[in-house]
Amino acid sequence: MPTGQQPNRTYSRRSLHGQVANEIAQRIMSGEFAPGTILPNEADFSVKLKVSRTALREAIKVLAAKGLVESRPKIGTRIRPRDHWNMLDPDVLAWQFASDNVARFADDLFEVRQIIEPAAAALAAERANSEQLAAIEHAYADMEAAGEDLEASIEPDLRFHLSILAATGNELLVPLGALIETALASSIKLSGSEVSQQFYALPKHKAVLDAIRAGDANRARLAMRTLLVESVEFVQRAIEREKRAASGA
Amino acid sequence: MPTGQQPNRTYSRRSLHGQVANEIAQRIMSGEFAPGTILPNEADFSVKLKVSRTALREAIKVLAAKGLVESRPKIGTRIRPRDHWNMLDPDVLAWQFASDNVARFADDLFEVRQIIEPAAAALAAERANSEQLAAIEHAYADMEAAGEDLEASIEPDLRFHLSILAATGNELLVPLGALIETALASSIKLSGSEVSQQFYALPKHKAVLDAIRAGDANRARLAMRTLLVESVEFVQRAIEREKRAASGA
DNA sequence: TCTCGGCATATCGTATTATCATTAGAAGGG
DNA sequence: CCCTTCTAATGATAATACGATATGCCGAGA
Repeated sequence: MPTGQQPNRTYSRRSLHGQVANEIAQRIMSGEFAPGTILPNEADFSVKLKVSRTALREAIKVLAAKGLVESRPKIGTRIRPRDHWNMLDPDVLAWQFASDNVARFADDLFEVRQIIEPAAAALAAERANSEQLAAIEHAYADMEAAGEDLEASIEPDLRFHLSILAATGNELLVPLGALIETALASSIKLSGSEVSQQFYALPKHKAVLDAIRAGDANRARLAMRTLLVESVEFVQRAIEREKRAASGA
Repeated sequence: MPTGQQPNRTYSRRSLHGQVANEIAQRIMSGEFAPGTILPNEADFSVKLKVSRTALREAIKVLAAKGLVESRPKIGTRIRPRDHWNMLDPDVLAWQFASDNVARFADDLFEVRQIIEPAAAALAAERANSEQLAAIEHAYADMEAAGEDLEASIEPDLRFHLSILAATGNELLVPLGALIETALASSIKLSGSEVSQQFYALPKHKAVLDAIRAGDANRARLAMRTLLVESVEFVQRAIEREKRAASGA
């Protein structure tokens, strides 16, 4: 099990209650605490975790805020069913990725990406102001500059997609995209450093950029769609390779 | 201003820390605590709010989990910039709606809806199993049964859209539906009980249902698109009416 | 005998208070 | 100018009291 460096949490992972929340969340994701079950009462659980009761409580408040658990007097703290979890919360998503069935989740993720990003590219083509356009162009330039260095390509590539989301001016698309991209980053990191270059197909990115620059919404939509088809296929291959390696070993 | 009963929180609104979290969140949304500012230290603030320091701390943990604030020793608790907020969190969304610029936010929301739901309808047409299809049909039947009673129509209408999301089998699309739900509920509440019937245009819903039942992805996509266009226009009119009434008074 | 309804109680989370540890900005001295 | 020390804030623990409510006991009625 990868002793995760998880991506940017919203709460400090330094703090004790953050660590505890993390610990419990991972146990929930792993299935040790399944939905419907009730975790040990605060007194017992806190001594088991070797933290104060207060720290445990604060951790539970964090989990409750993300929809993972629900506390009621006399009942205890119950794990809520999966469909009540805030799957769109970056932390919940990260926990999900840290454990178990990455592949299944990755499919869902790419599907959402296929829905969101082409539409976002179209909106960006219609609305991007000069500043936002410059951000996209800058990201693309950095991708070009990174060249063969794949490790260095990841960051500007991500930034390319995020700045397109940002250029839509839609405050809900931005975090949605951010979610997708960070998840993507996790899965790339997960699938190892051996990354095929075609993933960073520059020409396809350029096509998107050009369409947005030209203000051609439809062309931007189509260009983004083809770009994604390619990258989806790539990551799926990577994940499958990963899976095979894991089962083969 | 409506002294909100907000929709289903993920944390208990009965608990004291929940109330405090709510209170602080609303003050943040209202601009009383702007991003970047630091709220009073725990000792002072807790006496000001007439709760214990512990209760305040737990409330802050909830807000921190949603990305609204960030606490650091010696610094205090700072309101994070808007783009760090978990806008996709149902509570954050509800708070947003409860205050200030509803109109602007509503636009963003419906835009996302326009992107997501037609695609979801298409996926549902391809994948819905009999059970999921039955859920959609049942929701539609309830809409028909509600007839003229607008209040009674709201719930099945929502359920109609949510069950379509669910039928995609995509675990990320489902929570997006929850977002839409809270948004819709808020905006309906906002626009008052005087609701035009055309909003619940049954034939348009039926068209979506039929397409999904027939497994025709493209027709489902288009039917959902036209359905949304209408409802978006309706709510926008309602909001504008609201705005005009507010400024006129 | 079995079922139902009320009532006591043990068991949870909830909330307060007090106290100490830790951190990091700020001030002051070398 | 750098380094140390001070200090004000959150972080964390512990002890205690409270309130609510599932649970189960017990008795009345069928």
